[in-house]
Formats: sequence, structure tokens, C-alpha cells
Amino acid sequence: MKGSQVTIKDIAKQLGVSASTVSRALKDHPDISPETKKAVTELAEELNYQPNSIALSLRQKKSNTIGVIIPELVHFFFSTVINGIEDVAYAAGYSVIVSQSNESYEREVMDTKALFNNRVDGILVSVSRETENYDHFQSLVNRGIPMVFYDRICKAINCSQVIIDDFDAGYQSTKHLIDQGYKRIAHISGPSSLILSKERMDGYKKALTDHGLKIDETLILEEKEAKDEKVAKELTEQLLSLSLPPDAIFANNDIAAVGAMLVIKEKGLKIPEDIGVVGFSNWRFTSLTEPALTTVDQPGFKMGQEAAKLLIKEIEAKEGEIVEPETVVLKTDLIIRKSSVRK
Amino acid sequence: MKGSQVTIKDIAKQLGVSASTVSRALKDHPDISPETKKAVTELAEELNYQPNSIALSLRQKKSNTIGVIIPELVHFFFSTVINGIEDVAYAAGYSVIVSQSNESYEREVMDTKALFNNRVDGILVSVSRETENYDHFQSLVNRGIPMVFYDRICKAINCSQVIIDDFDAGYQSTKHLIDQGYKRIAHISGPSSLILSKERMDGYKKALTDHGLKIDETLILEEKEAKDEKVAKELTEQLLSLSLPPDAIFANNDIAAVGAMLVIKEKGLKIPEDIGVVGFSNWRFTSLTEPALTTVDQPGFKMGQEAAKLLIKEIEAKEGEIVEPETVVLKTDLIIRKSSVRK
DNA sequence: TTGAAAGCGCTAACAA
DNA sequence: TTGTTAGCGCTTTCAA
Repeated sequence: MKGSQVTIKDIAKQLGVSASTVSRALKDHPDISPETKKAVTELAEELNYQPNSIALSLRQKKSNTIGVIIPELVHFFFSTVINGIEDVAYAAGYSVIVSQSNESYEREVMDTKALFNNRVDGILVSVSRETENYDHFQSLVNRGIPMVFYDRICKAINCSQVIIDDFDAGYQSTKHLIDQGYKRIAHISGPSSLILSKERMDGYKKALTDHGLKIDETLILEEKEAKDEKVAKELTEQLLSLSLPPDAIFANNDIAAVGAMLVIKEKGLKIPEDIGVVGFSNWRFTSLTEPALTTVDQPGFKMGQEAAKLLIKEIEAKEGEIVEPETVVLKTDLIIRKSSVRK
Repeated sequence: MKGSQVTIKDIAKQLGVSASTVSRALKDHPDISPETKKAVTELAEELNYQPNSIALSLRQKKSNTIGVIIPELVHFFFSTVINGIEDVAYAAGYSVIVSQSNESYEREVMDTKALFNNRVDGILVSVSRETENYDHFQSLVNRGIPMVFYDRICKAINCSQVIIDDFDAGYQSTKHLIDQGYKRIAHISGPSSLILSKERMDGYKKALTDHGLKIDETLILEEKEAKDEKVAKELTEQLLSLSLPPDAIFANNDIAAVGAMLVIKEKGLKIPEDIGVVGFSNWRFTSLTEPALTTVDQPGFKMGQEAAKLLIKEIEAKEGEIVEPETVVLKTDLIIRKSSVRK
């Protein structure tokens, strides 16, 4: 912010007019004479005048910035979401500030406050794995800050949200395994604190019962802590050493899927012949290196776009106008390769 | 930015003092009486007063924000860099605005201008693959905006920079292959527009000549366009169909390495028995799913930290003080697994 | 120890 | 058609 910038005053002085004239000329106000307009715009061009967005923010009480709280940037899915957000935000003239909670409740609370202090016009949130208390969000909503939840939503707060149809994803994944003739389908689920974990599991259960299979609770294991290669492998070990082991696994995430796959290989079993695996892939190249896995593809870019659109709509609603919270539901795709299907 | 915020004026009015007194009390100015101080801080607390950072920015001509230009967020390496940047920036009281160039020169130019207009106090840059003209950076540097380059640097501009010792990485990677007895080592290199591509290649060449091996230009292929699975596979096909094919490949990046590996497998060859592969891994789980690959691990987090430190040091240098550009060089690690080494 | 006033860069109501 | 003035929220010099 160094290197003293050209201001409206500088232009005004050089042209011997007032600052307001320059201001008006620059925004093509109808009152200003064509000559003045021309002189102003030309000099502005010449001096490479750039409006000071901070002064504008102060004046208009609007920062033209949106804040994003994201669990972790390193996941393909989430970084893709950011791309979608930027796509829409930039086009609408907003800057984007991204804060990572790193799946920590404490960090999330700090980030929320920091964004608020930075006077963002609105916030996009995907809650951390740890979060079970939502006061930090509610208090901002109460103050009238527009907020939209994406992916990891928060039912307790009445805001717009963009979600993936996780029930359907769970259902389709499980059905895909059933269709190939697998009978004992296990599920490695995500932490029960996340709504989407429950949705996926419900989809899984519904698919089983719809197709005349029983729900066997011994085949459902929860990955409680953070996603971790070791944990995923242990859970798979546990499943495979059951007296009645599963013949297929529906994994809640990429690591769980890959962990399962590694353990299965170690045991000398083959995918998909001996055991079928379907997993969510937050991770870019799962299907590139692991053609035997069927993966659930999540529409991250689209999700980012939709969330940003909703937020900007709320931000730009006229004062007093009430915006009814909306819910956008996006479908996943099942990426099936020949080599991931059992005949 | 809605929900009218408590201001210094509000506090002043309620307490029957002036705004300047409140301002001073809040920053613990020695002139203010303990009683006033107490009254002010207590009321501020009660009303949940938060200083308006935009007004502060305007007043102090400092936004306490740093801008980051990054080629693509979806790569593990780059998102890790962001983590490092945030780590240092937040601790020092700075916000971070991230812009992705998506490896596009045009986008990069736009991003640079946008950050400047947003009045960031300084910019961290990793140049896009396409960039060959650096005027957009030079003009900001000329205006006195502190700028630090990381990873993909720009020799033409005299700024601080944080780089990876890519020569050493190329050397070590190649040496690792030589040590295992491979004789015809190919190199899939990155675009020659990036300095680091050249460095890696020079390291590769030096390792060969240091160990009595000849440089065979037919074994060196450049991956010109964007990183792409298909291109990587084609290049490998090309290498393997040479009349004198290589017995090892040093790949410039993750995709090239994985692409090479896939083609090798398709041909019925084995890694590392028939052919050795070493690749840079910008990608999180290469070594998890591909234990046969030896990977070069790049210290992204550290790089982000160092770059942010240098930038903040420059930003906070006293007016007029001259900060000599510094270069920080970080070493890579070679991640070698038992299964990636030929006996 | 405190207050008044000016000003950061910009806009907009009001006046001319 | 243009200028004057006030003010967004804050800090700081100068005066009291």
C-alpha cells in the first residue's frame, strides 16, 4: 500500500475542477458535460488512476469482500469449491478471503470473528468436523451478516445452504454394489457429528432394505477421528477379520477407500472379484491410479458457484427486503470403470 | 457488513467523553486516567466493540492484508504453501487474499491488478506456467509494493525469493537411480519457461556426467503444455518405443510420474525391477498408493512460512529503510520406500 | 488529563 | 453543469 497513489484530488487539481466533478465524471454521471468527462477520463487514464477501494468501503459501508470458512484447502473437493466461489465472486466484483479451520472448532470460532472484524459482506461456511456448538455462527446471523452453508451444513441455523444429496449418493453407491451381486456390504462411515455422514449411512441402509438385504450393525464402523490412513486400514482389518466378513465395502471418503484397498491387496484378495469397493473421492486422482475403485464424484465447482450466488443475492438484497433461505441440492456422479465392475 | 456496528462515538457518547479519549483509552495511552480507561474498556467489552479495520486501513494507509498469487490451489504442494503463509500472516495480524492464476498469463495480470486495487500491503507470487513477460510485476515493484516470489520465481525482477533447491533435487533423484544401477535414465521435464524445470534438468545432467554417464538428448522430453495425464502417457510411450529405451525415468512432476508408471505397467514391465521411476510429488498420496515410486517431497509449508516472513519484514520496514532482497533456498527430501528400490 | 479539529479518499445532498 | 460541504470511523496534532 506504499507508493502514494493517484487520487481524485490530484486529478481535480490538475484540471482545475472540484473533486466531486471528477468523481461524477468518472462514473459517467449525466450532469457532467462531455468535455469535462473527456478531460477527466483521459487524465485518469494517463495517471493510471485507481479508485481506493478502502475509502469506498468506508464510505459505502460495504467491503465487496466475502469470507470463506473451509475445513481444509488440501482436499481436492474443497479446493475445487474455492474455484467455483472465485468464479462467481470475481465476476460480481467481490474479493474472496479464505480461512481454513483445519477441522478445529477453536480455529473456526477465531476465523469467524476475524472475518467479521475484516468487515466482510457475507460468509460462506463449511463446518469443521469437531464443531458441535454453533453460537459463533448464530451471533453473526443475528447481527444480520448474510451467511450461506455449503456441504457441511448446520441444521440449527436458518440460512441458505448448498448440499450434496448424500442420501442419494449413499443409496446409489450401495445399489451399485448390490447390482453386482455383493451380499454383505460393509460401511466405513464418517464422524456422526457431520450430517452428511448420517445421510450417506441412511442411503446405504435404505438401499440394503429396498433390495431385501439385512442391516448388520457389525458391518458398520465409524471413523471417529480425523481421516487417517492408519485408522482406515485398522477399520478394514477389523471388518475382514469378522467371523462373517463383508464381500464389499462402501467407504465414506477417499482415504478410507484407499486404506481399504491396500489392506485388501495385502490379504491377497482381489478387487472387484473377491470384494467390491466404492468410495467417495475428495481426491483428484483416485480413479487414475486406482481403476478398480468405483468413486463417487462430488460437484465441488458447482457447489462453490451456487453458494456464492446465494450469498451475493442476499448481500445485494435491498435493505429491509427479506430473503427466504434456500436450499440447493446437488447430485453426485458415480464414476464407474470397466475394471471396477464385477461381471 | 450490515448490522450497524458499535463505534468509538457510541462509547464516547454513553460515557460523556470525546471520541479521542476513547481512542486513547482503548490503546492504553499513558495520558489517560485509570478511571476513564477502566470505564472505557468495560463499556467497550460490554457493547462488544470491534474496531473498524477499514477505517483503520484508510487512516493508516495500510490494509494489513497480503495478497497471494498462486498457480492452482488444487495441488497439494501449493495448498500446503498457503497453509504456511496463513500460519505466519495470521500470527502477525495480516489477512490473506488468495488469487489463482490457473496457470494463465492473462489471469495473472488481472489478479495482480486486482490485488493492487484492493490495496494489499504486499504480494507473494508464484508465476504461472504461461508467463514470459513480467511487466505487470515490475510496475508494482516500481511503485514500491513489496513483493516476494516463491517457488516459481522471476530472475528479471530484483525481489526476495524463496526457492527449492531444484538443481539438488534433480541431482539427488538422478543419483538415486544411478546408485541402483540404472544406466539409461530418461527425464520428462517441465516447460522450459519455468526456471525450476531448467534447474532440475541441470541437476539431472550433472549427476549423469559426475557418474560417467552420457547425456542422451533423445531421453529428454519436455512436457510443454499443461500437466496432463494423456500427455504424460504419450511421452512415456515415446520413450519406451525408442530403439534404445531407457531403464529409468526421472519425472518432473506427479502426473508425469504416475502417467509413466501406468504405461510401464500396461507394457507388462515392473517397477523397480525392470525400470526405475523417481518423480516429484505435488500430490498428497502418491507414496500411499504407489509405493513403487520414489518421490521428491517439496517443503511447501516451510516455503509459505519463509515467503510470508520475508514479505512482512519488507512491509514493516521503516519508510526509507532499504531492504536488501534475500534468497531463501529450501532442500527437498527424497522419500524412498523399500519397495521402490532395486536391489 | 482531555477535547476540538483535521484528514485519510470518496460520494452525495444541497446550493449555486 | 459544477462546487461546497459533510461525513463514513478512526487517529493524532495542537490547544486547553
